[in-house]
This record gives sequence, structure tokens and C-alpha cells, in this order.
Amino acid sequence: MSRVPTIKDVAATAGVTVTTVSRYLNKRGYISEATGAKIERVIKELNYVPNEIARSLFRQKSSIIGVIIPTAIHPFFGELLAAIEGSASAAGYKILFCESRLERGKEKGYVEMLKRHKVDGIIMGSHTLEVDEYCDLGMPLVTIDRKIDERIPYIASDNREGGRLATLHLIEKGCTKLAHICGNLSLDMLSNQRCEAFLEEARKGSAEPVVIQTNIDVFDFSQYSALVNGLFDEHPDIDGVFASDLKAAHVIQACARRGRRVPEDVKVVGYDDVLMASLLTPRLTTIHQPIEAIGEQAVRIILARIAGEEVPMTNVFPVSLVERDST
Amino acid sequence: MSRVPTIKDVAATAGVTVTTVSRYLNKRGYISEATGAKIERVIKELNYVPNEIARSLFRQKSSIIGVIIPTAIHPFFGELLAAIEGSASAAGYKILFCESRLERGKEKGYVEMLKRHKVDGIIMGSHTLEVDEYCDLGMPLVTIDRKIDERIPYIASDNREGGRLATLHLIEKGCTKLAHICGNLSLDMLSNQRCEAFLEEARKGSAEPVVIQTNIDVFDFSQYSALVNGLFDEHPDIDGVFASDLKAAHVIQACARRGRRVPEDVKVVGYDDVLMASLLTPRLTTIHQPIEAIGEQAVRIILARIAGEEVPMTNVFPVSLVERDST
DNA sequence: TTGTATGCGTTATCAT
DNA sequence: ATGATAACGCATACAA
Repeated sequence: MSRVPTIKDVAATAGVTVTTVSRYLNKRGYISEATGAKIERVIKELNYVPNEIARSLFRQKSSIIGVIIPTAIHPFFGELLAAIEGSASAAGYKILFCESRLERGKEKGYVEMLKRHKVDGIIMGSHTLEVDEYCDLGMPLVTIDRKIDERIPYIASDNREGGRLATLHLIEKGCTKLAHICGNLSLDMLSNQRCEAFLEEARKGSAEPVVIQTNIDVFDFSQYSALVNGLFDEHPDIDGVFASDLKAAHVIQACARRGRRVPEDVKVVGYDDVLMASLLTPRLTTIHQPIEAIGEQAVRIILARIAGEEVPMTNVFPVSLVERDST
Repeated sequence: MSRVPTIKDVAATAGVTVTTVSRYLNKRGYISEATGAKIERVIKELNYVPNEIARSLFRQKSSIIGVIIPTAIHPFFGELLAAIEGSASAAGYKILFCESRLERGKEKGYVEMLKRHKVDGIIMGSHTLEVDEYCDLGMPLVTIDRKIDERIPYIASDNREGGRLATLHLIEKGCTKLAHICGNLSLDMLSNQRCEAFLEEARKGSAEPVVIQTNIDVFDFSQYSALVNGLFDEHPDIDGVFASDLKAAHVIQACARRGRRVPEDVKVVGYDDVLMASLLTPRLTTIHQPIEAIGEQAVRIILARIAGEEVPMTNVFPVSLVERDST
């Protein structure tokens, strides 16, 4: 027999019916010592493994959760994905992994696909669709860094506080002209609050603020260099920059090229505190957000939703300033 | 009707049988203009989507491929994963994502799980199991960076050539005492060839070679700092280091702390050329391996295997030295 | 303690 | 051009 054995094969060679084997597999009901042993032996002998597809069909439950992020190339999402995978697998769930690349069409296609695949829920870290398209999903959903609707729980770090801390820190360190590089503000993300806080605190602190955005394709990293260089060309007197870690890395890079010393001439504060942050030279001062906790919470929430439990709609994690050498 | 509609519901409300609906869905056989239109309408109205689980069960094919990597936190694997996902989804396949964290038990559990889930094939980037355990899998398999057996195709960069290029470059730049930081050599990985090439070229070039390994838990990044510092403590006269990008980043970091200038006092060459490499200060000279092409090829090979086609067992991609500022 | 029958949602075969 | 039915592999309700 070359094809992979089914429960029928096990039953047949063990001389019982599939019901009994199923019972053995699921440890339900009574089954005699003898037949139990025999079934066990046959299973080993045939190298039988239950077909999870068939199980899923019967149970109306796949034990799979879909995860959609922009791309795993971005260290924040790579780390987030790792956290999600760890928590999910610990709970007996598997991850169907999707990269939207922040393309509307792709994201929509993935949502559709996950629906067809009957995933038990979706963790969404990419947000290019309209509010309705998320609400009409008819499936547990939790978002990262975006508040879509009152009925959809979201997880985020305290972006506003992070923006505040970063800006305050730059001002305290003596910066007088501040820049913030943010993602594309037309995307409805909570990270936009960093920008608001930045502007607010800059004004309070009488520092001149400059804000520049990336393209809509926020994760086209190749644009970052040009963006940063454009910033310094236009505003040579900038002495403090706030931007998420990956962008901050480009800032440090650009400074090195232009002979501007960090932190002496320009101070830089990141956001995220990904692995890379502490590996830059100078080591990056940054706003730490608890990526692992966020991933864990995302899984906890989605599982609770799947179980039909009540969950908090707002899940904002505290951030903290990690002062290193770039300020 | 609150539960999600099935093909039966569509059939019922459209006044036809499931057969006809199925025909419509799969565009097989003839169906009249009128019923076609009606079915289409009902599908929209009911918001029906086919159940992929049931389809998979019938077709004996899930259109899912399993991917096992150590962790997405590591930028190489994050980028590899992104490449794999892109190619797979373009071909209509989905990714069941697993992180082994390089733990034998986890990896084994995942393999088992993927088997139960009837994935069509597995791309394996984590290698903690014995040769037999991979061979007895009874399912298409392709490995990244490990040659397991004549019958299992593998993809890798030309590690030996990479090691050679890196070492040669350091020697040409005038280094006389070279260190190589590698993973744990007890793991049977092709990247170990970098080490062999390193030793060979160092001797040829009359440079004194030092090799240090990481723990078995290669991806416990927290050990890297101590490792690098230990290296410099024991061998203060090292003037050239070869190590994969992430480790190289730690080397640069350690040098900065110790007041050793890169590249003036110590020259550093990485391996991988991940995003981070060009963002370090100084920008890292490194051996570029074509991560995206490797991911694409992994998918191409696994799909060919699934289709029962012949595939090349050996897939070694060329590498090149990217000279930047750390040498 | 074990077996029989049925259904999960879909597709394919064979009728009609 | 459409319908009835079996089958995919498994698990449950109900019998025996």
C-alpha cells in the first residue's frame, strides 16, 4: 500500500471498525485493554496519522489562524510574527501566513482566501481596506495598530505617549529644530498619533517641527535614503530626528555620509526597539514597544473571540524610552 | 440564517441542485445562461464562499506548503520567508508557517503536524533532526542550506566560495590575524563550508586563523555580544573578522565599545547581505547571497516535486562580495 | 465494550 | 442542460 493509510486501514488491519479506532484516537468512551493495545500497534506499524483536513471538516473548526502583515522583511513585523507564531503554536493553533505588501488587491485576496479556508480567526497587521470590508467579515478579527470599529478589538503600543516621550527627550537634549519621518498619513493607523504628539510637544517646547511622510508604499525601503537626504538638503539645520527604527537607521546612515555626527550634531530617536536598534552605531535611543507582548495579546484575544468570550476592545501597551548612544 | 452558507443553501435558494452549483463554481460542463445568472446572483446575495476544507478533502490536496525556519526574528529568515510567501502565493499556494527555534522537539512536532494537515510539501530551513526522520517523511521536501540525502533537493548559496571571497578580501586588505565566528558546527549545515574555506584561505595567505562557534542555540542572539567580547579579550591582535551579518553587526558594535576603529584597526566582512548590512555604520562589506532567488527556487522546486516532476537535487546560487565601508 | 448509520461540504461519475 | 449518488476521512448519536 503506497498511499497514506487512513483510519479505515487501521480499523481493517486491527480487525475492528473505524468507530473503535476513532474512539481510541480521541480517548472517548470505553475500549478494552486488548483492542487498545492492538490498535496502538497497528497505528505504529502503518505509520498512521489522522487526517486533520477531515477532522476540520467535521468539527467545523480548522485550528488555524490567518495572519496578514505587510512583509516579514520589516524587522518589526518579523519580530511580531515570531511572537504570534510562538503563542499560537503553544495553544495548538497554526498560522496561515500572508504578506499584503500593503497592496489593496492582495490584502483583499488574502482575506477572501482565509475565509474560504475557514480559518478560525484573523490577526491583521496590514490595513489598506475600508472599514466595511473588515466589519462584514463574519469571523473573529483582531487588528494591530489600527482602530477600525467599536466592535473590533485592537492591539497597539501607546503611540501618542511614545511620540511624546521621544520628542520631549530630544528637546531636553537641547534640540531646537526637529524632524519626524512618519509613514503615509493617509493610511488610518494608530502610529499616526506619534506624529500628532510630536507636533504638539515640539510646539510646547518651542522647537521648530518638520514632518515628512513616506510614499503610500510605506515599506518600499529603497525610498528611505532619498527621503532622508531630501530632508537634510531642505533643512540643514535640523538637530533632532524622530522616526521608527528602520527609518532612524537611514537617518544615522545619512548623517555619517554628510559628516554630521550623531549625537553631537544630530540626535536621533527611534520607535519600535527592534533587534537592529541596539546594533547600530551609535546604538539607537528608541521608544521601546513590547513586541512580544503585543503578539501574545493578539493571539490571546483572537482565541478568546473564537471561544466566544468577551474581550477588551482596546489593548494599548505602555512604551518606554530606552536611552542609548544616538542622543 | 446566521451560520455561513454552504453550497446547499445556494442550490436551495437558486432552485437547483448542488451539482449544478458546483458546475457553475468550477466552470465545468454546460449550464444554461439563465441558471448561471441566477446562481451568480444567489451567491452574491448569500455572500457564499466555497469551503476550501471540503475541497481539499475531496481533492486530496491542500494547496498549502509548510515552511519551517528557526525564527523570523533573524533577518535572513525573515527575508527568506517573504520571498517564499511571494512566490507561493503567486502560484496559488498558501504558507503554513512554523518556527522551530532550533529545538528538536518543536521541529519534530511541526513535521508531524504538517503531515496531519496534509500539506502538499515542506520547505525546511531548520535542521535539527536526523537524516532518517527527513527521508521517511513520504512527502515532497526541499531544504535550505543543508544536504540531507541524494534524494532530497536542496538550495543554498555557494558557501564555500563565499567563505573564500571573504577571507581573500580580508587578506588583500592587509589583515594578518583573522577570526571567523560561525554557527554551531555540530549542526550539519552547508554554511559550515564557509568555515572550511576560511581556514584554507587563511593558511594559504599566511594569516593566523581563529574560529569560534556559537552555542547549539545558534539564534540566541543574546550570546553574541559575550562571544565577540570573549574573542577580542583572548585575541586582542585580531585585525579581520568574518561572520554572518548579524554577528558582524555585533563585532562592529564591540569594536566601537573598545575603541577599535572599523575598518582602520579591524576589518569586518559579513555574510548574507540582509537589509541591515547596508544600514550599519560603517556600512558592512559582506557576501551577498540572493535570498529572494533562493526563496523563489525553493518554491519552484517544491511545486515541481508536488507535480511529480524531476528536479535538480543540487541548487547552489552564486555569491558575490559587496564591498562597502567596513573593510 | 463495540458496531451501524449519518453527516461535515465538496466534486465527480453516471444517469436522465 | 441538470439531477441523484457516492466518495473524500473522520467523529458522533444511537444501537446492540
